[in-house]
Amino acid sequence: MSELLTIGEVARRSGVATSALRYYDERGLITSQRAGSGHRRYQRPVLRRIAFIVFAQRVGLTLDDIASELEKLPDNRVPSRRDWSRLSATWTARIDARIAELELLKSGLTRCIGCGCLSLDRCQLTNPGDRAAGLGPGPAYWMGNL
Amino acid sequence: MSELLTIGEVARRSGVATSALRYYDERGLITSQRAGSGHRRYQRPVLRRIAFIVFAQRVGLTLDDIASELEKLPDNRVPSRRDWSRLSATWTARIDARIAELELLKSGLTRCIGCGCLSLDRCQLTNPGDRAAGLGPGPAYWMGNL
DNA sequence: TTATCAGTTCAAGTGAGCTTGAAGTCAACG
DNA sequence: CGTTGACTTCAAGCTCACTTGAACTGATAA
Repeated sequence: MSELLTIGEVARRSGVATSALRYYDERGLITSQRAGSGHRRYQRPVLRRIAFIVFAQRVGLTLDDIASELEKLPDNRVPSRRDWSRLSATWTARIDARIAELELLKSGLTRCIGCGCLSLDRCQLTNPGDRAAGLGPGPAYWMGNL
Repeated sequence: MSELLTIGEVARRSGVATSALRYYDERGLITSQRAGSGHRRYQRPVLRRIAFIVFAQRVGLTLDDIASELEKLPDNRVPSRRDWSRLSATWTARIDARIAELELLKSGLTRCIGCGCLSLDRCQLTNPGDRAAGLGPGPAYWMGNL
């Protein structure tokens, strides 16, 4: 068994489809070498990288966000346990922030919608979140604009 | 000032674009009457409904999910405070579930990625979530398939 | 030798949740 | 009377994160 993994092996081990892996490759989220045949060959640490990508997506980040996170890893060597630990540390903070937002949402749900006491345009619940930050498509920011 | 709101008024009060409101209307998430001119006219309680839609989206639900939630409201009369309370109650449970998932993710991040002790294919962190449930596109379920 | 399999590229398609543009209607203002 | 502004419909476009399909290569197995 070789040191390098084929895309199929990586797909089986990570549960991520080969098409998605090629897409990540193309977007620069993961890197590969090429075998003589032109086939991609991956180093084993790519698995940890993919794990990180999947986790981060479940937390709600876009691939662009994830890419800039991954850039914090050293690129001159295989990331060490320490490198990952550092990254993960800032991550627990992000997750906590998202949890806090959900808590706020929960209380807002109760106060503003559930109880009936407030009309929408008087609601003062602030929006500390991603949705308002990324002002793109989608129902825009909430509250505080009237 | 009339009892009924124009789409522009609703947009200003809710912070949701008129195009989005028409889209919600088309999808049946909100209902409107028509003025003689053919213009949409909304009853004031639509604001609360829109509030609910935006909240639910921030919690992470699709418009389809939200539509079926909204169907639980009585359609023969304007929803009362009690009706909204009932809906909100099941919602705090949903939010708590999502929070629990994030907590799990956090611990998984630390255990599986941060600490370096595990290789991906041996990780036993289960996936109790939406991502695995909706087996559609996207990085599929994680763990437990090897 | 032929078939199968795992891989390759590139272009196009998908679904969610809208936005944008074109062309038109209607009421009010000056 | 013209024009502004708010609205209408319908069709097409957009972003994200992929997936799918077509056409191809190269290595191995029968």
